[in-house]
Amino acid sequence: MTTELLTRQAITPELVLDGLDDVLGLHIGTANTLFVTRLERQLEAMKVTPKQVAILWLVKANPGVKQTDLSRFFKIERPTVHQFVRSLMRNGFLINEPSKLDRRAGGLWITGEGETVLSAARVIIAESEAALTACLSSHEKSELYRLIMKVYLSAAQKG
Amino acid sequence: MTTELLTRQAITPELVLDGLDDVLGLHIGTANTLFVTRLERQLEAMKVTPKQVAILWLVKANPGVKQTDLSRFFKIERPTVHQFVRSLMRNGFLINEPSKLDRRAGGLWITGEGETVLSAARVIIAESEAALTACLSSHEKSELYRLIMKVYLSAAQKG
DNA sequence: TATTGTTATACTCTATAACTATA
DNA sequence: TATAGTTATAGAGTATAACAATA
Repeated sequence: MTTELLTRQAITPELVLDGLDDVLGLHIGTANTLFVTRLERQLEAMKVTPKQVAILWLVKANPGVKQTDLSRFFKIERPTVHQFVRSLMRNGFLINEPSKLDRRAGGLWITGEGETVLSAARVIIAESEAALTACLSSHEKSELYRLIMKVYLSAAQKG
Repeated sequence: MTTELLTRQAITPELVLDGLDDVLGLHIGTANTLFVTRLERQLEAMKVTPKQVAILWLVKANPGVKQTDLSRFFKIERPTVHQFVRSLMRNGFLINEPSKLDRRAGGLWITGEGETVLSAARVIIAESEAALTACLSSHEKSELYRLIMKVYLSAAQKG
């Protein structure tokens, strides 16, 4: 149990925060932006974005997966998924083979080039994750993971 | 100490996740998107976005504040701050009075209309926060807060 | 009618580059 | 030279509306 005081007030002591720093959503948002922005820069050279890597990751693990399934997993709309898929296809990392069982649906497959990029990106992501949680003990790490997941799943359930 | 298993696998059991669900950044990101998207919809009627409310909040607590100070607090670039400020001024929620001491700088002040919107938005944000953490015990709440803050401050320090 | 994918469009948040005015 | 603000532009991620093709 740590009692040290951790606040954003220390960063800009000249500002009166008036309770804004009590808003958990603000900290989750700014922390997220910080990580994502850094990760984007690290992935830039291999022509993928963080979200594109996540899509690539699932396509590799689930050959022939449908866009609808990805939409459900990430809880984003189908046209949003399609935008990532289109970029990945344009760069030759993914191909879309129409299903023979249901000709409405397409099946997504990763290409050789896509696998190469995914492998490299996974290394960068692992490093990024390690750096992100380096300040936490292993118990704190698993607690943060558990609490974020709990909050997310509870919110996702509500619709 | 809870031992129940909380995973995203349960949401889409048909998908093989291959370790993607071990990536903490993914969960922070999707949780954030979920909250922000909801909050945006709730604030839509009063013509402000979540980030605009945060700016309004600090301007009210720090009358005459400079855009540079807001930039430092949020760790975003000056032109990004300016975009929010411009929207808020266009809607009559903020005014920009040039400083007499340093004529490069402007001082931001909230308007009466801005105060009305801020008050209403704070109620919505408080409700949103409560809903977000309703699934957590009070100890879990403060732990999540502490851990996010710790990770954020550690990452922010590194530059 | 319902589902899958697609296209077009728009909005939020963020960044970089280049500029003006002032210190 | 350095700082405050501004303008223009771009890119990532998200959404809604409307459509075609298929079931």
